[in-house]
Amino acid sequence: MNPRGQEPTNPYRTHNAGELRAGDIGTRARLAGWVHRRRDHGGLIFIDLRDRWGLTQITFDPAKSEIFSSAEQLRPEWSISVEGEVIRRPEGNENPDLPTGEIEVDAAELRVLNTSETPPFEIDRERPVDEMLRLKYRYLDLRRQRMRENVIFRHRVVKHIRDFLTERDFIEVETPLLTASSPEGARDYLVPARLYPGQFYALPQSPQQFKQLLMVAGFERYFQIARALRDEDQRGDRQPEHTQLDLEMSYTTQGEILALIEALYIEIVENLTEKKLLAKPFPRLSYAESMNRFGTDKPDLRFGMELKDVSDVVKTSEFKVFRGAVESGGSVRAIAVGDLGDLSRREIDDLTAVAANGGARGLAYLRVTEDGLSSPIAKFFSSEDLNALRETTGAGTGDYIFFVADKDPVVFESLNRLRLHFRDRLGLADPDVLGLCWVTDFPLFEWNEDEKRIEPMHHMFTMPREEDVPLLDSDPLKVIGQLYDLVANGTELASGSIRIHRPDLQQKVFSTIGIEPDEAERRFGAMLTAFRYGAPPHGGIAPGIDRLIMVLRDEPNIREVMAFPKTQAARDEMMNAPGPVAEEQLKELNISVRSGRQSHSQ
RNA sequence: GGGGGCGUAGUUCAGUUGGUUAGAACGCCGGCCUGUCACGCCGGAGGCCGCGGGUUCGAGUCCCGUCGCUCCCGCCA
Repeated sequence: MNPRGQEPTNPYRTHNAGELRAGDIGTRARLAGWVHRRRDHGGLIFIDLRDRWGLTQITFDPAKSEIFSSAEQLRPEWSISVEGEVIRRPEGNENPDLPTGEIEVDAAELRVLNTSETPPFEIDRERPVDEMLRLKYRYLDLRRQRMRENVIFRHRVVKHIRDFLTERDFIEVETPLLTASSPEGARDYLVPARLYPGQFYALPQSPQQFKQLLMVAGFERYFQIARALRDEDQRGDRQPEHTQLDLEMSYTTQGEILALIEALYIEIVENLTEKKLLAKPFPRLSYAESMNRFGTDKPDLRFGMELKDVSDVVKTSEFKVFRGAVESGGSVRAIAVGDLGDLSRREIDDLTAVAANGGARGLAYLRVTEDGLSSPIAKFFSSEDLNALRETTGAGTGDYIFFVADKDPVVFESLNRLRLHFRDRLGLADPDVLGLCWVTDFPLFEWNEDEKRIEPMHHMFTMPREEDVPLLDSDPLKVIGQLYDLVANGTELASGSIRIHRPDLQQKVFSTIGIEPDEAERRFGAMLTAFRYGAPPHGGIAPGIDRLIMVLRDEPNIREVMAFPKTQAARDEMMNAPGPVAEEQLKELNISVRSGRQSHSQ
């Protein structure tokens, strides 16, 4: 095959629609594709022929009467093949916006390969279209520039990942789609097992156990572009199935994994995008530092407005709300915000609502004026305290200082939401910049207040920091795990850890979170047994591919970077899935359907 | 499971205080046009105003219900 196009004997095309240039003038070319646009001048017809690679203008000359009359019939999205001489466009008629804009093909032969009905939406322009219509006719939506570019870009990123890792001695191994129910917290998608009435396979939430077993198996460096499936409700960045780069290494360290992934991401950004990196190497923040400075473990580093702890200043004040929060073990923290002008009562209420979404019961504020600090709460503070507040928060004249007083998690979440609100409202973050950073040293466990028990923060195979192992017995919530997240502009892009490789330590972690030995044996027997056969130290990471593409392409929604996504209600409107199946099939599977909604096909 | 937004021509939208014949742009169809590239000009067709009920002399508009799409919370390591 000719790398520039097709074999010379290909009946449809000799070239693609994006490659002809001035250097091809005088040669004969055959192109195939869709009628993108038609400009019929009566005595002269222009067709923009479109394929995956681009657009080429075809001209039809009325002197060639029989082909001209067929050209008059052409309509958008007809599939055609055209042969003719590549000619230079007349002086002054070049199109500088088109790579092929210096030339055109003077049609000598026209074959209509297939006609087309009028599409339900216009393929040739980028105006918004109702998403259900796009999903129902996804094959037409994918013809449009935005989706075509996203799908092709995604391929290039994945290809880069495969090359990068292959060069470094990684091998790609496929792991099963039909497997056992996972230890992860999400609801499984289940598949009935015909040969075992009443039993089910589960679709994997991640290949976690398999990749660790591949380390026990001695492959040392594994990766997979893997599908992960979770039966949970959708979000703008969550789909029932998503793709992750699943990666695992033996005899490795956290530092080595971070360096590897950092190098990969820098290459992807610098080679495949126009984005600028905020910092290189990526900043590294501990979980505690990230929470203290930004109120979140997914910080957007592209702008400041960091949280300031003013607990020490206000704990002796007359303001009971502040003093009480500190006295009961919480804190009072603040952010300073400029460029807001004079906020109306209504605007303050709106900001209070933003903070309330994070759990705050109120939002106090001070305004820095020429004469000092003005606020409904200023009277509770001495002038020294007011000065200290202004200095601690770094607020300048005209700035507002917003305070949240509560338990730390509420303070953090509320101020984080306010900070992101101001980011969007004031345009503080440069959309062309990628603020990639690592967040490390997460607690191994967290307290689940609803279920009154300890849960793993990441997953239950994470290695504690060596010096913290004794704390597993005495104070497990203090244990720091060898855990790390890659974050970009406030979005988590990857999450990984060094794993436990010794059965005794794994068993101890299981019992810390309340999994008794017999349950552990039943659910993770293969892993625990495998670890008894000289399992090597190992660790890995799982970057999400969809979210990466979203961030790199500035897409607001995960569906825009997937060829065939589902709706928010987890339906495939094109294939009409899920749907009922034949009674025969159910019978074979020993399944009887009690009730429930019938398919609502339309 | 809960909350917000949306649903009007093929598409994207407008539609006043509830008022008699529901509009625009693009697309589509027909005609004219030999250098356009979002071609241009002229003409035309096209509407279960998501669906069901209610209020009213009268409903695209108000009320109730319902369905669908979407965003968020819960949920999701």
